Amino acid sequence: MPPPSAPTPKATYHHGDLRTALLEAAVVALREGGIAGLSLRDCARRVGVSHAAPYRHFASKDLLLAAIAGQGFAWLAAAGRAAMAGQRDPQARLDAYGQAYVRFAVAHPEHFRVMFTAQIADCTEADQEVADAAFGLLRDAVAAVQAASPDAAIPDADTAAVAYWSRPHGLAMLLLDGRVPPEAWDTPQKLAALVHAALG
Amino acid sequence: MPPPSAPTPKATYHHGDLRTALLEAAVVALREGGIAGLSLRDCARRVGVSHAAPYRHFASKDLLLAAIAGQGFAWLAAAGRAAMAGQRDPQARLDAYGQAYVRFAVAHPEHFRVMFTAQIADCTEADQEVADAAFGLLRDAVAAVQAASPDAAIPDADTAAVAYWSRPHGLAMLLLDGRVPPEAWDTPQKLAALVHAALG
DNA sequence: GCCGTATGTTGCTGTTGTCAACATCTGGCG
DNA sequence: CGCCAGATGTTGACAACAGCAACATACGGC
Repeated sequence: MPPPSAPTPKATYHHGDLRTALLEAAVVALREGGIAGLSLRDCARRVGVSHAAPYRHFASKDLLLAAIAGQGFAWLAAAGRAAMAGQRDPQARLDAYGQAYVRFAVAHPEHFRVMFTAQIADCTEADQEVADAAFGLLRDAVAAVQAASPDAAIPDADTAAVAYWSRPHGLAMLLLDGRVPPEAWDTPQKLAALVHAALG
Repeated sequence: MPPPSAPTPKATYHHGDLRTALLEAAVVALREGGIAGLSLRDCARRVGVSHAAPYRHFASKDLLLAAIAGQGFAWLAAAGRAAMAGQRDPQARLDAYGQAYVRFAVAHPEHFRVMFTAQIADCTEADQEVADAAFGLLRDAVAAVQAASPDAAIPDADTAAVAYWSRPHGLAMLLLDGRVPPEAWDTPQKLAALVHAALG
């Protein structure tokens, strides 16, 4: 019988849901040591499992990161949809997406950083799809605004979408990289004002 | 004396300018394998030097990256200053900075990625200073615009600076991460139009 | 009750970051 | 000119890591 004093008593040989547990452990590890400090063996140790067990669920370290990225994109799209659901005006919907975008980044910094650091080539097709879905959501919102107010200043819908996306994305990156003093966004109000200013 | 980057087949025991050579080799390695693929030993091998030689110039791998980041911030500030020098109108100066910002990121993707990925805590004070200088340049340009047109909509100068900074920064990140199809920015004209749209 | 398969373990190889001890060169000082 | 101190480069070592292979165990269908 295994030593009964372990934090996870290791009652069973099989873990039960190792994949999920590894993803959660990886996020904690990312929070503590950043992407460079992440190691599969450390994740395995945190979960109380041998150093090669993760390979039954992730073919490589990069694919673990890709899975985290995919999860993040799914959450981001869900957050964006939820935020837009409360708005009717196209412009208001777009701004709601931008606010949700930055709020997501601040709430899940590890996910966000992995989402935009992992090399896309290494991603699964499924992960690629959820990422594209999150962007498609924004492109549609931008297109709706363009349709509502025919400025004709920006003809290309994709260009307009990228241009708008740049704003919350850049702000989120600057916040996460510590380029903005924390006291400038330590309350939801301050953060919302900052996002509002960035969205323009 | 041959220039340091000449193919010296290890004529001398000492390299001559190993520090510079290592920085250059690291940038090439970053281009080929990304930050995750960078290794000090590989840099040493590229330069034709033993695996521990880099430690005479960089106390750790992170400090090598910090040095690259510092170099990048210095270049970025120089590019921004040069771009603004040709403009008199405050708004035009600010837009010139934004254009230069994205052009720098596209021209030096490895530097740019390191600049905004390396943990700031690991940076030398000198590197930190050049980074702050690049941001200060932008804050001054934003303040000049605010002073010229008293909209009073955005009272805080720092908030306005961060808000404006978000735009070129986000666009640069999206371009470098491959989130925008390359054919959308494969000519200077297309790129300038994209930046113009993002700056708003 | 039995067996195929999914899951977890142990052990190995090659690479890396980092340190310590040693070797070599360069510049200044007599 | 000769010599020594410090700067620079080398060799060897250690621990941690990614990833692979062979083996062990448990679950689920028959």
